[in-house]
Amino acid sequence: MTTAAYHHGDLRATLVDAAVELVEANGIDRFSVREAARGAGVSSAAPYRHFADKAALLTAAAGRARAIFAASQEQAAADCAEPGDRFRAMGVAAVRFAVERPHLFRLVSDRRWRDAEDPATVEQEARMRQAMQGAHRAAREARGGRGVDPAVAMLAAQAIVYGLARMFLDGHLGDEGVPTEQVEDVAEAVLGVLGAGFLGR
Amino acid sequence: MTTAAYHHGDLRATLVDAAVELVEANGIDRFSVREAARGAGVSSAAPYRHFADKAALLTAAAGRARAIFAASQEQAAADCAEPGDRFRAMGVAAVRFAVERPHLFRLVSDRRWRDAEDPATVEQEARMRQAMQGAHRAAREARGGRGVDPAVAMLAAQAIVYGLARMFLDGHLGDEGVPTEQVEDVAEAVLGVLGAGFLGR
DNA sequence: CCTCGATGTAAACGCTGGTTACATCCCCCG
DNA sequence: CGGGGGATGTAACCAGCGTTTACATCGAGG
Repeated sequence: MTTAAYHHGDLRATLVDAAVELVEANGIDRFSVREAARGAGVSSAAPYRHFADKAALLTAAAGRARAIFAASQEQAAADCAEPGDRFRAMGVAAVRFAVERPHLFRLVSDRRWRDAEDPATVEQEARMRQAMQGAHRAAREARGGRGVDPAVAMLAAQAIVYGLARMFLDGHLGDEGVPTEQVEDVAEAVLGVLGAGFLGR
Repeated sequence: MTTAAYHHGDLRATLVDAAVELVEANGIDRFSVREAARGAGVSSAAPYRHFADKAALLTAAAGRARAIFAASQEQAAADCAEPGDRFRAMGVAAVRFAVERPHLFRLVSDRRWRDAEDPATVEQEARMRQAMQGAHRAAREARGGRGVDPAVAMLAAQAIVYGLARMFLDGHLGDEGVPTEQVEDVAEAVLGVLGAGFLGR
């Protein structure tokens, strides 16, 4: 069970780091176990002592990536003094994360690389869900609450954030994409509409 | 230049059909030129008489898939008598398309396989954009119009539809996904919120 | 009818990548 | 200090794919 250091010094973690880096650099489809091994300074077969197969390694990498994403979300929430604006701030941060680290965002938001068995995974997901729900409720209350059904409003809010992020990623915003400087403005505007529409009336 | 029938009888079109089927069945990443050739009942090298490389074939397949998607959108609009409800109907139809034919939807919405040089492509895109804008404007007017900036509202509307579709695809809606019967209800509810929030006040 | 180009075939090349069998190394325990 | 055993290295296998080349075939048009 031990992740201890023998010859290499926690190769498992090193591999996961390398995998995250490689995915961020080249995208998931170009990711290969061999290159991760190379990145960790180790032979092509070594990873198979720590991961059953490529999918397992990618799953672990996705876990690490999700932790990074969650940290950026928490940072965004913490940076926002006004609880009523936290939800929007988190949404903007998510969109910015997607634009700045597109491959990583894809890895994070792909259920293919999710291990539902891992308790750490479910616990972290629960924490993020609670944070989002809390921020959403606060935003609602700050605006006098009571518009549509909260569950539906929550879903709609998630959809608009995720949709905006993916529209940037998938190049649906103009032929040449949107310049990075404008990303935040666009996100602010759209999520502003969200506030006006969803969080009360 | 002729796409006429020699030995086979318009192999080009047959290959495109096979490619669309294969992508729908197996996903883009598992798609191979060889298998498409097999599906068309032809040798592995034959496709290269009609397409420069794999990307060209996939691009053509994406074009065909987009035509299918556009047809389903137009159908949804046509089936909706009330112009003010057309936008929502198109959104629901898009989400349903994504859920029912996920791989095809991914192909459709991936800019990687878009040929900006092809005039048919740009023309079709223009037509779809106009249809969406028209439906959106109608919905606005039906609700007394004049809420937020129309451009931003339009973007938000697109984002929520696309986001909802991708949330289904990427498995963000419950551990086991949402049963197909409920997809339409969820979409209706969320897009209903959209109407309440975005299309006037 | 016969040629010529368009179309399709067979075979091969080079490559990538996952995976396994076996040898080797080095820490830790006795 | 000397094994034992787990961690890693080495080498190879195997499968599939994209693509190219040389050759066969078919059908239109002179």
